[in-house]
Amino acid sequence: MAVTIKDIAAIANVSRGTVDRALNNRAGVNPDVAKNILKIASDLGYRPNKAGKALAARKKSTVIGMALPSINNPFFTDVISGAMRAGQEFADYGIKVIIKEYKGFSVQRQLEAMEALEREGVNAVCIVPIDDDLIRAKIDELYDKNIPVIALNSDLPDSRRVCFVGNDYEKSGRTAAGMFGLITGGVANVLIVTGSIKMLGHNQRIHGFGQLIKEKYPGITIADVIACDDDDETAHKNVFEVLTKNPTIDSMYITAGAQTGAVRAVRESGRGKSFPIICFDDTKTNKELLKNGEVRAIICQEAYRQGYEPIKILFEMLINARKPKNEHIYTDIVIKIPENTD
Amino acid sequence: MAVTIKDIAAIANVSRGTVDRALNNRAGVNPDVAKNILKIASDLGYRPNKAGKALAARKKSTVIGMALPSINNPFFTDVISGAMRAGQEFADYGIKVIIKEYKGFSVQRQLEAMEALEREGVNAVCIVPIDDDLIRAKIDELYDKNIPVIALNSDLPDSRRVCFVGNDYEKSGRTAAGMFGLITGGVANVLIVTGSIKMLGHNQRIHGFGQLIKEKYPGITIADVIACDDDDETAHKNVFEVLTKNPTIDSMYITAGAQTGAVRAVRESGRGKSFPIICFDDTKTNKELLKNGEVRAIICQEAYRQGYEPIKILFEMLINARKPKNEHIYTDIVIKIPENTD
DNA sequence: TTGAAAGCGTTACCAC
DNA sequence: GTGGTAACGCTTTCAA
Repeated sequence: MAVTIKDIAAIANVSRGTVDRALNNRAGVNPDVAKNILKIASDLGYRPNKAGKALAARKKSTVIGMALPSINNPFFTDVISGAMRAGQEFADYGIKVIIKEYKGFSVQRQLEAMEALEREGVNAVCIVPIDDDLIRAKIDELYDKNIPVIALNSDLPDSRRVCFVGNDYEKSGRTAAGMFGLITGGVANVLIVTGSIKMLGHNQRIHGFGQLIKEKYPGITIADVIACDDDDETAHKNVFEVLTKNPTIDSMYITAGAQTGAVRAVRESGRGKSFPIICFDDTKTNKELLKNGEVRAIICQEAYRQGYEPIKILFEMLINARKPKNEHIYTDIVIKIPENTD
Repeated sequence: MAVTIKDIAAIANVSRGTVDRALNNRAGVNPDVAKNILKIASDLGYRPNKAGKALAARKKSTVIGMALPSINNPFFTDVISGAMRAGQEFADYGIKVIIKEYKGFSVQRQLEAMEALEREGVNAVCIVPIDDDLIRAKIDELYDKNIPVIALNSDLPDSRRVCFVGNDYEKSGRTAAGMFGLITGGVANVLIVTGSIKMLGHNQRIHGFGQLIKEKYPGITIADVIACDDDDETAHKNVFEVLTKNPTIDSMYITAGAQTGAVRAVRESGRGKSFPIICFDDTKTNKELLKNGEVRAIICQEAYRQGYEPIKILFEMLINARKPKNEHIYTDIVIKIPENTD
């Protein structure tokens, strides 16, 4: 039978209340008594019971807020599913999840969303942090107010966020290059289409890709890198132009959104099906492009888990007072081809 | 605030004990009273609180037994990790997991393992069922004794197992073929190495592979199918023989164990690195073959989750009385190439 | 600084 | 067939 607070109280000759206070570093315990209790607890290998904690925690409500730039961004559909699922699973243990959606990657809107959550009295926050000092400052401010923040999908290392849940973009770029090598037999002249050269994640995907072909597939050359701001029209226009100008381009690597526009440009430029394309994230439209053969493979990043895991971690922190073991929780890099896609 | 048993008791003008009996279909409740209670509960949208249930369940211990043919079979390493992890996570909610390991796919040994678990008084069982009527009968017998059984990794449809957690082998065969098509450019003469033609999963992997190349890659032909009983020596010998006899074979598809032996035969037959090989499961040795370039891709089946998920499902059944929504819980078909492998 | 007791939601046991 | 009560492990409040 596992050790309980009662057992410790009996051995230490104090009440359960005192043991609770000592174990949770609450104020108002004689230091000597506290030390003794802590020693007994550790000797006996005491592990607090989650069900008991959860039941007691139910009296006060604990709220986790998640702010997402998910409006008009299909990537976040699965993130939201994951977060909502976690919310349901942990509802009985006293936690509630609220999701605040906003549009686009704007520091201002992200700050507003965080402040709105704060006003609603959340006990913890999850965000997709923009690399900006105002965001950093806000995270640190919440930290001081005892509101832990988790970064998902994109990290913000020099802040006091508890941890990061998401992909290693460098590695996903390498994986894309690995697939490229396999598909092209190691010989290609590739056009890289990226979102913005200001986005760290996009750049890492390009860098990882470049590194790997240098090491392993020297026969693959990069014809050009063009940005398209995740906008389909821009992508279509720019890609079409470059493809027309440069007939030696025989394949494409898309690191960000606007896949539909870029792919349409390939089609209209007269390139046939023997024009390998690899892109990221298994959104609905990307899966369609994969299914109809216009895209050869998609590299995905477990979006669902990026919603589920942060909630689970915060639940453990808030209810069970357990910090995550690792500061980086990397989601898997998942390769999708038509045959393993629904 | 959520609805509790107490609320229902107050409205129905009965005691909490009676509500509990009615909600859990226990004996000794006036049918009319029970009907009324059930109606109130459903009207109010009552959902039992897991933490409360768990705490109450702690008084009696609930044990889940898992029997695995894991001795000398590296595939099950991750399955065991998953099951043990789930065991830790749910320990506080009153469940305990015991794993019984045995060696090889033998009906006799599997029956013995199940009976041993039964003797230890388990409340539920997870197995990798062999397709045999004795096993079927045992599962049904346990069902009658109110001991639910979950099939993992391999299904046994005509039995009373609660559900199946594992891969769709047909689909993983198709996925292997899809990768084969991408890697070979759709032209190859492939040697298929399988474990046993009596193993349903192995055959499905062959069948799915065959179907897909027929539909999508008619330029791929199957040179031969040889069995090797998951034994490295046998695989080495047979593969070497066939490769020597048939110089047109230019690639290999391994559906089962004994990858090391088969790959060694390829090496010794003088085929170089331009001899694509695809196999299954990310065991330690397979990952090494992948890393050193002898295998191009591995198709995996989330072994960890095949251990974790059955325990989670049984926990929900035993503690929270919630059946799984689906009879088939398919784990993802995961493609590993060197770049997305640790 | 500490103890005693009530309470979180559910279940089990003992009376009636 | 039903009610009352104690119990699971933990937290919190009130009183001392």
